[in-house]
Amino acid sequence: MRLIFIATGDIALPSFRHLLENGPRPLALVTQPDKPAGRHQVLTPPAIKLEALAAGMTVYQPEKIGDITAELAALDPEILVVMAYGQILRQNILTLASRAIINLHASLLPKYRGAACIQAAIDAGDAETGITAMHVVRELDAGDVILMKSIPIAPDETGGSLHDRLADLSPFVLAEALSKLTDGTAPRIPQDDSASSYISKLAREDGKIDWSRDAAAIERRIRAYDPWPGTYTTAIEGGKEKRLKIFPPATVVEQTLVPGEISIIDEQLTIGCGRHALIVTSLQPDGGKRMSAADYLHGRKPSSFKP
RNA sequence: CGCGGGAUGGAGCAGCCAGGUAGCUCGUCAGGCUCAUAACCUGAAGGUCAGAGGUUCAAAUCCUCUUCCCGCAA
Repeated sequence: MRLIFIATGDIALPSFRHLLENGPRPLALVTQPDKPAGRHQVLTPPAIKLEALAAGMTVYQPEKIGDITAELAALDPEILVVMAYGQILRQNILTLASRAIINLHASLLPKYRGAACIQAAIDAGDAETGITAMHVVRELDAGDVILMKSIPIAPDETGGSLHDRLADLSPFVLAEALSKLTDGTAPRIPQDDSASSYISKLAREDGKIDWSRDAAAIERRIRAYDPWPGTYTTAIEGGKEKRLKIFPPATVVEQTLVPGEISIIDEQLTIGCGRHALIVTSLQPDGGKRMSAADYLHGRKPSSFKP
C-alpha cells in the first residue's frame, strides 16, 4: 500500500515504528520544520524526523504543507496517515490520496476535538479515553469514525503517562484501520456533532492555579498538566511574591481553609481551596530545582499562596 | 550574546547591601529519657562558602573572568 505518514509529535512515534517494522513502509514523512527549543533556542528537529532519516526515508518539512502538494501527488499515495502534525490541512491535501486520508486522534471523539485532548480527559475526571481513527475532513477532527480503542484513566494518571500509554495504543488502532480500509470493511460512523467539544491549545498561563476552585478539580489539573504546560502558583514569602511550580501527586483533604491559606502540620503543606484543601508534595521554587514540600519548608517561609 | 534568579557540611535556606569567630530548620551518629517511638533532652561529626584571579591588615561578603543549575520568554 502506498502510504505517506504526516506527523510531528512524539505520540506518533510508536505508530511510525510499527509501520517501519511491519509495513506498509511509508513512502515519505511529512513533519513540521525544525524549531528553536530550550533556553538557548537551539534549532531542534522533531524526534520522528531523526528516526525517518535513520531509516533512509524521504522527509519533507514544509512551512505550509500546501507548498509540497505537487511532490506528494507525484508519490501517488493511496493513503495519508495524519497524527499530531500541527498544521491545518487544506482541500488540496485532503483529496491527494486515492483511497483515504485518516487521522489518529487521542480522544474518544466527538469529545475533545483539538489540541489538548489528553489533558482534557484527565482534567474533566473522565474514567476512560482512547485513540480514534477517522477520516479527515475540512472541519477539525470532525470526520467519520473508522474505529476507536479505549483505555481506563488511572487515579494517579498524569498527562505524561497517559500520553505514553495512548502512543503505545495507537499502532493497534492504525493497523486495524488500515486493514479494514484495505479489505473494504471499514465503517464510516458519523460523529454526533451535538455531543462534541473543542479543546484549544494550552499555554503556560493556563497552568496558573485558581485556589478558589474545588480541591478535587485542582488535583486533577495538576496531574493533567504534568509535564505540559505544568501548573504554578505565586507564593508569598516574607512579603515577596515568588513563582512556584506545583507537581503531582497532591492529595485532597477535607479541611476548611481560606483559598490560598497555608497550613503546615508535620511538614505537610496543605493549601486551602474553594472546597476542601490540597496537600502538595512536590514543587519547584523560582530559581531552584524541583524538591519535596518538606525540603521547601525547611528553608522557605511561605505565608500564603495567591488565590 | 533575548530577560531574570541561583551555587554556603547530606537536604532546604540565612548571612552579602554597610568586609572582622560558619548560622538556621532538618538529616546523620552517639548518649539519655521512655513500656515504646518517626516524640522529647544532651552532645558530636560533617564546610577548599562553585572555580580562578584581583583589592585589602583581613573576603562567603567588594571587583573581574569562568563553569554549572533553574525560571520566564520563544
